[in-house]
Amino acid sequence: MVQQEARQRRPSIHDVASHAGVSAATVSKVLAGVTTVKPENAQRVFDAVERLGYRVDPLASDMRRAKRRIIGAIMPEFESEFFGQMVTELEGLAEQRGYTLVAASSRESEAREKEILARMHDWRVAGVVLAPVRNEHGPAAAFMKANGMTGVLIDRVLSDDAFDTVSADSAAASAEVARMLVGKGHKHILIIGLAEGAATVRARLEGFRAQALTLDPSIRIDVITSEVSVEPLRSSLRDYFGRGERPTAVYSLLLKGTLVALSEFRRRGWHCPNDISLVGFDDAEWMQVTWPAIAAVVQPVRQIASEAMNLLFRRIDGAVGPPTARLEPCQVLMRESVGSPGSGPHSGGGDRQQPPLS
Amino acid sequence: MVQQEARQRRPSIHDVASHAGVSAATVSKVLAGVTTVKPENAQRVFDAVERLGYRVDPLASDMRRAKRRIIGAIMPEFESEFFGQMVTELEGLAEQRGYTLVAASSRESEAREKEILARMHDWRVAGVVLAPVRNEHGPAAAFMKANGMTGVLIDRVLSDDAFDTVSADSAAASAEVARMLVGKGHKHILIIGLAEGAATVRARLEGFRAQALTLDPSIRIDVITSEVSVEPLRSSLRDYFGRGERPTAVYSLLLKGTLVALSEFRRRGWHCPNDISLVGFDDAEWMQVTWPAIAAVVQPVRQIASEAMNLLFRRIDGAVGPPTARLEPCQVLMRESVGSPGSGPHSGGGDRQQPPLS
DNA sequence: GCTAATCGATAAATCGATTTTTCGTTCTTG
DNA sequence: CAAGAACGAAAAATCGATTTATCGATTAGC
Repeated sequence: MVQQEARQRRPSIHDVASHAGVSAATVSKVLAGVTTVKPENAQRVFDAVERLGYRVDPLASDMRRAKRRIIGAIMPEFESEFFGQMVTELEGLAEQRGYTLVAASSRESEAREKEILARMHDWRVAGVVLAPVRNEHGPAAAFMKANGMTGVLIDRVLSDDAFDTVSADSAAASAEVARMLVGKGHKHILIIGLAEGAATVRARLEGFRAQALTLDPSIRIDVITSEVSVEPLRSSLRDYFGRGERPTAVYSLLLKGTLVALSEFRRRGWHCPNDISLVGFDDAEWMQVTWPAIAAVVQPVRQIASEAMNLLFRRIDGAVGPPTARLEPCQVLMRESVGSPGSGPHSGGGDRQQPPLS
Repeated sequence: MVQQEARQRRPSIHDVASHAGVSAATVSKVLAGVTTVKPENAQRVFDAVERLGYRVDPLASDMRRAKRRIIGAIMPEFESEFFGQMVTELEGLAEQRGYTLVAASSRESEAREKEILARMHDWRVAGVVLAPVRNEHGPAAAFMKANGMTGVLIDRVLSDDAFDTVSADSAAASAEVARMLVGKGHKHILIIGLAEGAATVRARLEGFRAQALTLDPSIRIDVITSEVSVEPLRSSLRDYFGRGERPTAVYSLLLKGTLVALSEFRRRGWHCPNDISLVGFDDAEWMQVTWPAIAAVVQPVRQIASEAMNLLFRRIDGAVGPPTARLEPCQVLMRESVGSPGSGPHSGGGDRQQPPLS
């Protein structure tokens, strides 16, 4: 490609047309791969494109079509590995198909979620991948429905009557966690989570409970959830331990819960797995390098992203039929943070503000 | 806003015009806030907008202006907290000004970085926030220069002759780390890093070295860097320890290096800070809940994002003058992973594949 | 009272592509 | 050899806004 001298204005399709001695319509057809153009003219168009360094303006190109080659992605946050990877994957998949991905963070707010969606509707995006803040019944999905937008719901979602959904099979993963913990001999387990994703959280909870009670009906399962943010969860957990409750294992249904649990263990000077075992939903890179390594449920990010995009483009291409609800299998990584109860001394006792360093 | 019945086609400015009994030009002027419109007509326009639920199509609106209200953001990755927060901040700041942010991940590849940039140029973005994979001298910045694009370079960058730059003051932060480590009595310190960000890494290195040698000229500073990816770093580190080298502290110049160091410590059964101290550049949420908590340099993400956007919009609005090079101050969080050398037994010894669990 | 300046609004051009319509050739075919 | 089909390409309409040029109706000024 030869550097164009005038860097002020980029060459338009008309510049190419006049250089090639044909009309703009012909240029458009050649670039679109239409075969009813004389080979000689096609060659002259290619030459002119090369000489001018011409590239199609996607904005102008999208003007005339109803469905623009833009995909919107709305995630609750970008700061976690899970959603970070998700956006990376989605972006790559959109690009492969010649689409541009516009990603936005709802910052865990349903109000913002709806605003972003309205803005994406303004852009007349071809489709939306929405990871809702709460669940599939929020105002964002309703907005999409009311405006006839096409989209796919992922992550904190189980199934919907209007949109395809793709999420991790958290129930199955939780059942596997239950098998492992019960197998290790745990008889008093605490589950912590946020009620945000209603159906999803319930799936994880029930998946665990059903399996655990099947294996050992005498098992005791306590549950601490918080409706809104993570801070109430922290204080509830503190109260719970403060009351003298001593489960031998904790299963956190979300990453931030795992962090809260770890920090509460720290506060009390408890070590995993001697004093208490810990498993968290959602893996992170650091979990395998800390001491102890933290056991975690790994969500199949790539599969979720790829399946979501497949379904989305099928709908964009006009596929009809009832919405599907996909569940992608997770992997459970058992690491050192899980042991058998009673294998080490339970350091019970009071609240040490400053944990010992050795 | 009243729900429109026909959800097929959204109302255009002409629909509003005919409903209000005026021309499309008048509608455009009213919505742009031009005052030379009879109040009565303006009111009728507002009424029609309300009744039809009309919203401006940003694509069509941008067609006629040279600078479109789109900002491009290119990050090396989305998976880390740092870049995740960065994108969130940039998105919010762009939105505040009525711009749409299109973010893309270069996935640590300079080739991809340039491709993305070319695509953003196709979109005729008003400006670009580029966090280069290597440094300010890469092909991406050259492309921006050659095509007269306006942009700001951030993060792995010190200063440039064409673009404003904003980054963390890593030299000052590294000097502070040096003060703290030397203050604790460390006399043999290992620094690990990637040479990717040439100037930035050198700044961190020299910032540390200069300060450390000033405080204690007899101090020994070893440096292990890898040119390309993180895996060679891991093996170099393994070799280094395998040769019997026993620094009392490690300073990692990047997050992934901190993870590599931790995993090597694990492999050898060394604990922080008894066996070795550790400080890392770049903080992460988990670092304060693990045991021990990991000392880290916190980068001022919000300040970098906000300053970058300020500079960018100043240029978009036509500001001229030589490019500026901003350095935003970091915060150093000393945590339990740093202690004094010799305060605990150095567990020296060989390579234990399986670290002891208690 | 007639021309000139002012005001408000409309018609038309524009942005850069795509798509439909029209048109001029060449090739068939009766 | 003339009428019609087939082909290739140009002209024109379109997408939905913004901006410039134009125009008619008041108002001002002399």
